[in-house]
Amino acid sequence: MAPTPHGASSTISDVARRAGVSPATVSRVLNSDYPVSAATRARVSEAVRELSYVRNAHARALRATSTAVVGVVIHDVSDPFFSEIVAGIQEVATANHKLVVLCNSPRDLASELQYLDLLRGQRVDAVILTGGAIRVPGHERELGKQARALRLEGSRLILCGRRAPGVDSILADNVGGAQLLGRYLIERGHRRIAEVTGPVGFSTSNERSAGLRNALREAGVGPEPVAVISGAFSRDGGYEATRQLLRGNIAFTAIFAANDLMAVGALAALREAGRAVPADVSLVGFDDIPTMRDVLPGITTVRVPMREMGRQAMARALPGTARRAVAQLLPVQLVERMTVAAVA
Amino acid sequence: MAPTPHGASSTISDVARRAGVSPATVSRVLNSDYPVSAATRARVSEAVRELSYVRNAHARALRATSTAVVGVVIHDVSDPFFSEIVAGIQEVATANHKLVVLCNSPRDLASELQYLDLLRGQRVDAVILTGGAIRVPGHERELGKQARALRLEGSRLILCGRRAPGVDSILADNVGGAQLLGRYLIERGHRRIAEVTGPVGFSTSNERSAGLRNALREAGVGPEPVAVISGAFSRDGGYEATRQLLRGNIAFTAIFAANDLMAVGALAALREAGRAVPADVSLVGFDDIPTMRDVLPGITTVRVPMREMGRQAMARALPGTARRAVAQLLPVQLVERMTVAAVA
DNA sequence: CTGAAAGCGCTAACAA
DNA sequence: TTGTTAGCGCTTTCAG
Repeated sequence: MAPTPHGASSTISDVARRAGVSPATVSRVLNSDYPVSAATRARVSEAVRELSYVRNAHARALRATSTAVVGVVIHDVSDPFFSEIVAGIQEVATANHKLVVLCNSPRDLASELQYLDLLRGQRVDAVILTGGAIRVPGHERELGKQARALRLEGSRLILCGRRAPGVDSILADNVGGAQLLGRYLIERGHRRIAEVTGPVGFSTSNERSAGLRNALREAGVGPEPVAVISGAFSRDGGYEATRQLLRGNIAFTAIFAANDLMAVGALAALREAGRAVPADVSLVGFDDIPTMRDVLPGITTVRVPMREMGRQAMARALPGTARRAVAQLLPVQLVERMTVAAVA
Repeated sequence: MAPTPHGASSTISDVARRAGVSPATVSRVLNSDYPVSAATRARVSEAVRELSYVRNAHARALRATSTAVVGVVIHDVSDPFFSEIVAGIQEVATANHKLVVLCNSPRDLASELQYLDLLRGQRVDAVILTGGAIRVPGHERELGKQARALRLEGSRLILCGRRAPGVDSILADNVGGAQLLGRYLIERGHRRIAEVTGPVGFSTSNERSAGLRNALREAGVGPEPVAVISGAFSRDGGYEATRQLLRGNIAFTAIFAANDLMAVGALAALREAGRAVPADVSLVGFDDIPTMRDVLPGITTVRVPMREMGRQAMARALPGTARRAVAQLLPVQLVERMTVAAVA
């Protein structure tokens, strides 16, 4: 009954002994790509079953060039933005018989680098870094260095949602999308727009802010929003930021939130404060996460193709897709719902 | 500049050569728990940095007993129920310097077993299987067997959200919670309750159905709901099931949905059909996923401590917590919101 | 078609 | 304090 005597897994030699063949032969039937007599094959398979044997992936990895696993670093598992990206990654990973190792690095450069080393130690076939990052010149250089090191090791680095010079990346058009949203508000008469932005210095925050400012500038409304409050990229972050905004006594007719989660938080804060949306205040979000179908009133936003970003990132992680580093920018799309009204 | 000559990672010998010491010495400074002169240590560290060297985790795993990684199998990354559990797992995994490998098995027994083998091959310290499963006697026996095999290998199997004889598990009180919800409806005069349940034969569906039936029976309302429609455990599954229910021309005053996602779908379907909630139809969900704070009208539900389940599951995966298999049942709690009205 | 043997990168005895 | 050596479990020449 017991597969092995004392707390150890059974090995290829155990199987060989039981089947009365050599370890090499067992390896050959396991890899099936080599002529082995049907009888031997059967006896080996039988022994494998009896011992409930599974090959030691580490021993294999030590000889093989590929481990068939890719590492994915995300900022937050329970943020739908990342869930969607991961779903896209998994989709094509599974189709290509790759295992996905997920790591959580809470928007923190140091731990991200640490995970990168860790994954490098696992000899993963590729590392995908998702989401934005604090923009620190030294960090981007470091990423470039890591990308080169991985390349030398036969692996690769892919960025999904951020860029760095010389590194492969899949991006959403954050600037363009924010600009679309800005114009949309301005066309409806909004001039006093407040911005509820994400963490300071974070690339995603920066890009979306820049898009809004572009729209403001091109319409001659002035270069800046009437107020800028930053918060965490979460429902609670948006809620808190909006409460702070409301305490500020600055007049505004619209809120531009850095993402949908924050917009949902803003909505809750506005409701609590007795400000009707969109009658009193207009509101826009960003990303179009799946739950947006079900919050009321439906929040006008910009759709980021999260799942597709994941798919494409994973596609780049596949061996066939070598070539040099390219930044691929995916288009976004305005999703008009019910949280923007025209001002008189 | 190039760390290694030709597409291979640098090894401990490369570092040793560069630092002018033996591989053993390098290993010793890397593991830091052994007396090495400061000068040597410095030279080695320098060489490590220059070569951007990282230890090969597979070579280590081949000697060591622990790999410091745990495997987690979930059904759907973008389902908040699983995201929350994973968040809990990650929380205590990170605190204990464990890496988490996430696998997606789409509610399919065979692929789950396949992942189990795969993870076993990775010599993970533990495997956590999350969510329910189709109840097939053979499968539970198979799980018991796998649990024993893992134990023999010094690893372990933990179930989170389901049970199997002889296997460690963390459970939410699905039956009790559903019974609470059933009573709540009945106390408010509901007699004609329709059930929008999950996949047929799935343990989670079964348990929640059983709880509802308990409530029905104890109140003498009859053993069965007036209608039972099953669908996928998703927003769209709930939506479709509810549309089907509405086509059925069966009178009902309340819908009991198997989880929140399905309840949200039901809400959308009811709205489309012009049925007001709760004026025309009452509705309850299950789980209290985070997004429930933000859907309107707020859906009455039962809170399942998902994150805590993840934490406890991961705690069991830690070495200290050996002992024999125990099924731990976590309490749930009614969350009263606005989707249940009294019937005349 | 099958077996023997070497070696992947690392660590842990054992020597020095 | 440091070096030498053996071996973890597997695959892959090279012989037979």
